Amino acid sequence: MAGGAYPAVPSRYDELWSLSVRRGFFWPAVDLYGGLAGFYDYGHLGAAMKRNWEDLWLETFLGLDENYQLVDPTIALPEAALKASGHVDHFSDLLVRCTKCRETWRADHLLEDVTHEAHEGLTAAEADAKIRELKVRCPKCKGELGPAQPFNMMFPLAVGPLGTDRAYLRPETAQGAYLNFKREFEALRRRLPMGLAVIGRCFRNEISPRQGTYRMREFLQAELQIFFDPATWNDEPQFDPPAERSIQIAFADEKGKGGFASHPARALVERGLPKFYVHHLAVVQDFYLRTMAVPPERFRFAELSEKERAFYNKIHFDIEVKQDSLGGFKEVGGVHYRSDHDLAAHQAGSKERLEVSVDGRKVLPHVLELSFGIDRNLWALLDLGLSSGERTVLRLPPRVAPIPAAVFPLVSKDGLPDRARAVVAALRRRWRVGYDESASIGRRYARMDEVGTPVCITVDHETLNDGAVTLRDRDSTKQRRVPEASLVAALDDLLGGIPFVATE
RNA sequence: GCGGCUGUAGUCUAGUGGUAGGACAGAAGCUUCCCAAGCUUCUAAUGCGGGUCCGAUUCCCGCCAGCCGCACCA
Repeated sequence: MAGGAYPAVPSRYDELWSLSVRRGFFWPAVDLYGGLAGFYDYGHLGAAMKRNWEDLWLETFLGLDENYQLVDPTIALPEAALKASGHVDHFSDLLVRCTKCRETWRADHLLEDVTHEAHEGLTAAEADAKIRELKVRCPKCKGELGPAQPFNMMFPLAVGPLGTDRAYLRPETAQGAYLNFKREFEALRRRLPMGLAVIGRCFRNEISPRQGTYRMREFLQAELQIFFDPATWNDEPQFDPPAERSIQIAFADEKGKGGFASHPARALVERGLPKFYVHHLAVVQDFYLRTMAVPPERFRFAELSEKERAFYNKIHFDIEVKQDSLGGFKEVGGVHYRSDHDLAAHQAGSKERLEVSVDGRKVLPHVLELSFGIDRNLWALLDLGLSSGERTVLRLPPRVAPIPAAVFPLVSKDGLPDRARAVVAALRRRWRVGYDESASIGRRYARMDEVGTPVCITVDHETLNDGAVTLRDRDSTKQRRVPEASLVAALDDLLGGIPFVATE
């Protein structure tokens, strides 16, 4: 993991990797064989943390409406569906390589530089013809350019014995929700708004995967696609944004400065953002500031300029968290108003009618997409939580911590281990609690601090007499005495967000 | 994908053309009545494949992986 000759990498990045590998959060996949760039495996702590994050996410976003549901669509998608969605054409670039200096260029960019016109959607042969016609040469060395080769960011699949059915691994989970819209609209008894959430793996053949779990070739998304009637949704009182709530935003022209400003929800609506959109910005902001306990100065929405965002996204703000290991605010998700682009595309592509009837009107629902990169969110939480100094402590939100609690006998004799094991057995019915009797009590606390366990429970000699145990708080190291009978309630409180109270 | 740099136990590292030393972590034991204490013992490494050489972890080539810069990021 050493950073070579350039010390520009924040050492926090190396620290985070080291901790992650050492303790079992994640590491390069298949590293037994040298690894495969852009692919990572989650170890036991990472997998547990991921599940916890997903649980909280589902609780939060499915909790918004009883008509929001989790679905689990396939990862392999046939070419026809991805053709309709635009991925086959737009997710693909024609590359040309200089025969002299081997530099690769995007064919459409080279042509655009010469003609100042857009050249999207050319075939390889057309691009070659244009390049010859305009006598385009390598911008770097003036060498002759080789033939244009299509490069698609999607991983192709050869389906069937002859591999004749063209398909791809999905580049985003969203398509699965759109493809299931019609079925679910019937199954959920034809009500709008309807939300379809998907949590799952996606694949993009990134040219240069880097920065840990920030740019991966296989990654996890959690997305909620909200289908709604554009004619009425802004009138629904339930989607009024909380008027006095402030939303932390960096608009497109100011995000480069690295900061943001707080805007009252009302001001954003006056500025022209739809009410339902502002409402969901507030929901997402709460998820980060409250549920994930992100410090306010490290959270913002960053607006994408018209040039940066996809043409079908009418409004697009990235969700960003400021991470020292990655050098500043980095995208962990997005809030996209995609209009009717997706359903219209699949309606055209499949020839199936996707319009629905609302009060006698034909409506092609619009989509608001709340999209989250799970790996990026987990990395961000590790980045924010990690403090290394005298003590290495991972200050994860209690409910995200992979090991919610651990039980120790103060010493490993005098019957304390047996008693401690009994406490563990009782708690394991509810939580995956740890147990450790090796080395000194201080070392055991330190081990748990390092993986973010919010509370440790110690059984000592007094316990044998009075049935009380010591709770020890990760962040303050302070302690409190609790009767064994109240342990479950005490843990419920702590994991539910009620602050630790120490006795003296 | 291009260029530069790098690759030694789980982690962080030292070092050498004659098969590697430490720290931390880990295991076992002793000790230990609340914060990485101490003592003893132990486990454990030169990314992969070629080449040069009597001999390669060291030198050379290729691959893989990582870091930085560029490009890319519908």
